Amino acid sequence: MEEVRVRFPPSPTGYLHIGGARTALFNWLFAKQHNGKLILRIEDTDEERSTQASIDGIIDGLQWLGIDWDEGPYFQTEFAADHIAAANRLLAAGHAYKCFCTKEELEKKRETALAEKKREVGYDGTCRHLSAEQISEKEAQGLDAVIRFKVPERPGTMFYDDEVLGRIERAYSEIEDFVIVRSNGKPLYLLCNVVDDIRDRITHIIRGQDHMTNTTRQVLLYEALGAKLPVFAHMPLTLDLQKRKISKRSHGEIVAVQFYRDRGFIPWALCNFLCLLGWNPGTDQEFFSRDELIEAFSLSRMSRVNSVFNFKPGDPKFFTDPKLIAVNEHYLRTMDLEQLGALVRRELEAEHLWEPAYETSRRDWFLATLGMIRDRFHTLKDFTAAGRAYFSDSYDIDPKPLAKNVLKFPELRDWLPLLAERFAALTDFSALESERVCRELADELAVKPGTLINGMRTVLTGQLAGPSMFDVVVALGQERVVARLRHIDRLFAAA
RNA sequence: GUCCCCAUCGUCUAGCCAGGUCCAGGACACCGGCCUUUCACGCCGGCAACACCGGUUCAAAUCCGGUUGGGGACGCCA
Repeated sequence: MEEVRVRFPPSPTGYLHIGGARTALFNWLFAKQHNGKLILRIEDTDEERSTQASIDGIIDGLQWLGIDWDEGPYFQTEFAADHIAAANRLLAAGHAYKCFCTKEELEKKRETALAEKKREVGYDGTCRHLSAEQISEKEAQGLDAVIRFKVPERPGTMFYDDEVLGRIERAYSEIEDFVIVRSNGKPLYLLCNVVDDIRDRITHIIRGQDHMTNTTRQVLLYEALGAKLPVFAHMPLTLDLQKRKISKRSHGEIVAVQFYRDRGFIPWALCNFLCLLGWNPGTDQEFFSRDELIEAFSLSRMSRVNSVFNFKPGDPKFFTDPKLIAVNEHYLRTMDLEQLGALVRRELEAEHLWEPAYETSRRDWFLATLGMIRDRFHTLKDFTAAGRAYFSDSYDIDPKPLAKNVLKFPELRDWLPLLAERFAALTDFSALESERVCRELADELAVKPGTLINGMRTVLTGQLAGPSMFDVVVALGQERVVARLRHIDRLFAAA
């Protein structure tokens, strides 16, 4: 059986965005499932807009997501000779012709058509029937020419069978003669893309529905070049809440893959979320391991309906799609602790809070602590923010619980140091013992244990809420707990 | 405007191709409850949709037609 070969061909004119990442993901899944190959091809023929920063961003983004490729990255500009050769072949075979109409002339025609008939028009075919004589005459005048593809003059419609949409038909008469080579001799996307796909022996082209009109034209190109047609699969698009196509340009960082890395998302959580946008397994399963997803994936279960990426700029709760946050939370609290540990390590390192002992003598403590605090977290960033007090003595006290749990009870200024001494005296610093001592003291002072406990939590962790207090106390360790409870004057002094 | 694609809860979607088991199922979000010295997690429950009109049929979310609505494309961009 023929080897499955798919490709991801981004144009390096901006960072990798989630729509592109989803396209890459689907191609990757398809390749993996069929033991095929994924080819990464950078389509950099737009010299004015292509940048090295974009190339790096795209590659970084794919690597972070865990989407690996088998060949490439190839750069389209390196194959310029192939593209030109193909154009010349089409010209020689009568499948294309030189067109001397200038941009200005065409622009003018478009404007007039729009004004008079209130409609857009395609190319009118002015140069399509130029005689050899006329052509050499114009060339002798030194006129610039583009090369246009000569759409076959046939009645009826052309068609291709789309793996997700079914048969797509379009009347030949609706397809205008499109440009394949610029007047400066540089071939255009429509041609380059096909030539590269033929050379790379691409068997399946999985891309967005926004390419559908390109596909109809490219199918004609395959035919003219005498190449076998690959299978096409057009995926639904991802839109914003206003139903506009999402783009880096109009939506900013929120659609950039980079944003999710910087905000502490787990790469696979993003993949898992993205694959559910426009595809579903036909069961209620929503969380997939890498291997499960590779096995479950299929083009036939791809949706034909565009999906909305649900976020509301300015709303902290909806800073990105809440479902994406939920998926991330799911992985955060269910994933293997060692794997989580590796991700958290990077966060700690970035904040200079990482200690090598977390990998050796304190490894068990480290993983157990992560297991204890992760239930309340949303992203990896929380480990160094809300969870900072577990890894550092330098942490902020949230003003809200400070007022509510500490400052509201001035007596705590004496009580907590008192508790510190009781803790210091313990030889068995366990959850059970520390709780006993704490309740004992509350009893003696005739206050509710909650007053002591909540004050303690705020002082020890800086947070309003957290895991069971006496588990926290054990995780923090006797020394830290005692020290933090002893020195609370500064909290009251500041207030 | 022309061509192409699409139409189920606020969002992601199942069901549609092979009509009845669907007064439409799951998830997120939201609301309520349980649990809890806190807050989460977890568990239980609730709110909430077949765009509209017509046709076919004993029977339509499902098939057909139309309307409306949405999206995409219409570059010497990719």
